[in-house]
Amino acid sequence: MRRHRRPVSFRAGKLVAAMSRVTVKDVAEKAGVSISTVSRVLTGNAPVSRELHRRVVEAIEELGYRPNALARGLRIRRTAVLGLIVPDIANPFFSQLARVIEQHAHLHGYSILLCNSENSRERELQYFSLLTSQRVDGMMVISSAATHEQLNRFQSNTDAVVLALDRRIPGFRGPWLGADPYPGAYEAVGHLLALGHRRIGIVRGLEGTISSDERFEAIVRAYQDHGLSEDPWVFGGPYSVETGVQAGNALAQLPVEKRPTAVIAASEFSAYGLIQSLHSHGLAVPEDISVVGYDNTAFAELFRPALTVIAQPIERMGERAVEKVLQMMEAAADEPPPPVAPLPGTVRQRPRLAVPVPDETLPTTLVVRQSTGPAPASAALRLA
Amino acid sequence: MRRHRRPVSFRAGKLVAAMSRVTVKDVAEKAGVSISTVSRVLTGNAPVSRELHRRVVEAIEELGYRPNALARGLRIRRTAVLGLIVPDIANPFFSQLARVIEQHAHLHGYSILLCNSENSRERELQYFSLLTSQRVDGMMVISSAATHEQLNRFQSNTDAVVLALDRRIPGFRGPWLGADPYPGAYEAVGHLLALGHRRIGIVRGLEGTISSDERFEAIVRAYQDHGLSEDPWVFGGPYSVETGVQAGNALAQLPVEKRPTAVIAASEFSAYGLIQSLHSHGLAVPEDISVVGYDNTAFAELFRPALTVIAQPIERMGERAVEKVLQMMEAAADEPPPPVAPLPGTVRQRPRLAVPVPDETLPTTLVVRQSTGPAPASAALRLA
DNA sequence: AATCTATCTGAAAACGTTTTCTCCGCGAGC
DNA sequence: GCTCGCGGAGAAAACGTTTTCAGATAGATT
Repeated sequence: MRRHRRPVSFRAGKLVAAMSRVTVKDVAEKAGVSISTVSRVLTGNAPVSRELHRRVVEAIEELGYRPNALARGLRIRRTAVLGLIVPDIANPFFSQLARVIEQHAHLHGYSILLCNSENSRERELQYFSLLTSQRVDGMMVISSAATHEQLNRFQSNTDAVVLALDRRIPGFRGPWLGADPYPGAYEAVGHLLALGHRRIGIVRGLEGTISSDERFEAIVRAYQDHGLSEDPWVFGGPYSVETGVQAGNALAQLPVEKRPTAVIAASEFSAYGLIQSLHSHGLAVPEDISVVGYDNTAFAELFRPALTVIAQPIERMGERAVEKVLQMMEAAADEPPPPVAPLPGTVRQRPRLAVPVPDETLPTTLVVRQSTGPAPASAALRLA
Repeated sequence: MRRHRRPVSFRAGKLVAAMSRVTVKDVAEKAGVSISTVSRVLTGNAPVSRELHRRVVEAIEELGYRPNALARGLRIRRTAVLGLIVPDIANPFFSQLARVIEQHAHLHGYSILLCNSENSRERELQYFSLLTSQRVDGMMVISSAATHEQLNRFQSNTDAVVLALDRRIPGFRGPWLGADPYPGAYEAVGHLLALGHRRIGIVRGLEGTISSDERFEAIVRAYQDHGLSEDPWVFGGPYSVETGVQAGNALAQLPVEKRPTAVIAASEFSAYGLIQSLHSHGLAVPEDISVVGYDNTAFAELFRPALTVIAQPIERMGERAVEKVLQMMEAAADEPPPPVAPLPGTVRQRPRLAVPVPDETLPTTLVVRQSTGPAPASAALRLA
């Protein structure tokens, strides 16, 4: 249905103080029209005469009327709210991602319901349920620990579209959007080779978690694709400062001729810990050992030495995330209505969309800063 | 009204896949009861016989029913949602604050609608309007730029309680919760004095913004209360890395006998910039110059040298914020209903609460790390 | 045996919107 | 002189809950 007139907007200055809980009925009374007319002015999807339109707008402003989003949502079955489930909003990667997601959602007229799962599977599922109850139009979930069985089961209970973000959830019935660690890793290895490094170590994340394994494998593959044959020195642990510290300690123990002259850390925090630890062992970065980190949050360039990183495309990722969710919503809206009455007792495994939305991968890149430099002279000599 | 039985909870594992958009009616049908009975099981505020209760719970689980929060909110006039307006969620101070706010809100059964005002007054007011439409039960606003007139006008349009957080809004008709910079500042000056420093400079924030002025005045007062008479060296600018860098440059120009041996920065970022800049001028921290920062986010201890800071009580602040909002909501609920029909055309300046909620101040503290140390020997000598 | 409670249940109203349906008036086309 | 279509307005039905109100059943008390 075409819009006949611009719906009335609620700009800042024009509203005037008034009693609370004003309803469309009050507005109608004040304007001397029916509530239908007020609604038409509000939504703009039916013609209203010039004069009545004016009276309604006036009444709205004088009463400080704010439409009740609950009632509207109930009626039109859409809320213009998106749910975002993140493992830890205090983590700069997620908080920066949340920022751009919020920004783009706002741009499209959507609000964000923020859920911090605190890395708990229990809470993640709880939030999934909550968002379903709140009837959000879409969800973006950066999954902590939920299994795909659980998520799939929950997903079939909701009408919202759901996008797995950043962390892949194998088996999950729904699209995924994230970054491919390989391009950045390939660049990183190339960069280090060009600087004369030949022994390049890796500080990886926990074994067994998907995204951690993926990053590690990408680095190893980059390693091989550059023709390095030797098995790299590897240290593993959670993505934390502590892991980096331990890696540094282990590194310092190694005889200098076996010690990597460069290390790629799969986490920003491990990189910080690593550098600190190396420092405390009298090893300078990048003079003695070069370090490549991950993620490229604002702190990477604040840190001394400023951290060379395999950068995730945070901006692009947030932008694409909301675009993708919106696109999924459109597709879902065009879809034929659900296949009428399912047989009683039948567990309906209806896929959210008839035509499945494809996964989407954004490339990582290398951002060179000061934590990487030429391989130390001794190594360079041996090279020559 | 007493609760007769525990309302049915929606635990993770027990829900089973089913078609979407299940309503209380479907549940009632499946269980062979009326919708009233289902509702009673849901809310738990009326007795339901053992047998019917069982059947209803069973039906709920089999259908994967999730109550519609919109309909419920519409009916009971509460949403269990709190709005949070922050200037920039990517700023670690705000993201850490948001984290603990979300955590405590969740603890009390509330969700958080996140609004990132991007430091824009326009958007802040827009969000205020939005949250009103969404009928959130309460708002916490860390105000960027809105004036109290605007906020007051908007506030009288909402039924939600609203708390000004962190940044004071003079003239705003509503309580404020924030930190008092003085205790931390007093400790900081004392700490520096004990280390032998006598010339202590200040990198302050922009002149004219409330919280910036407050911090500055607190530091100056601490200065005086410790008996320092000389006017401190002062550099001003926005709370940014760049300001710190410029301050460092200015500092480096000073003749050494006039140069402060310690600097207190009113912002974490200024402190980082300052240290970087001093470094680039060949001045070591803390050997040549000690630096005290602000805020105590996670980065402060990651940074090298780890930053001594005047710490804001982030945890406590977030916790108190939601407790206070909840308490305000209770008070508002007990309040006599609004004084009936206001005269037509009357602008009702109704205060949100009959008995105003008092402002609340939490103390800052000093956290000593490595960026502060004994005053350099030359200064110490002159002292002796 | 009749009444009185206490406990439980269901029908229906309400919450504040949007939208369908009906109706009205009016100018255009036959 | 009708009908047709169309711009415009209002009444009323829906959306999915909670809650009030009125009954029903059963056990206890007279």
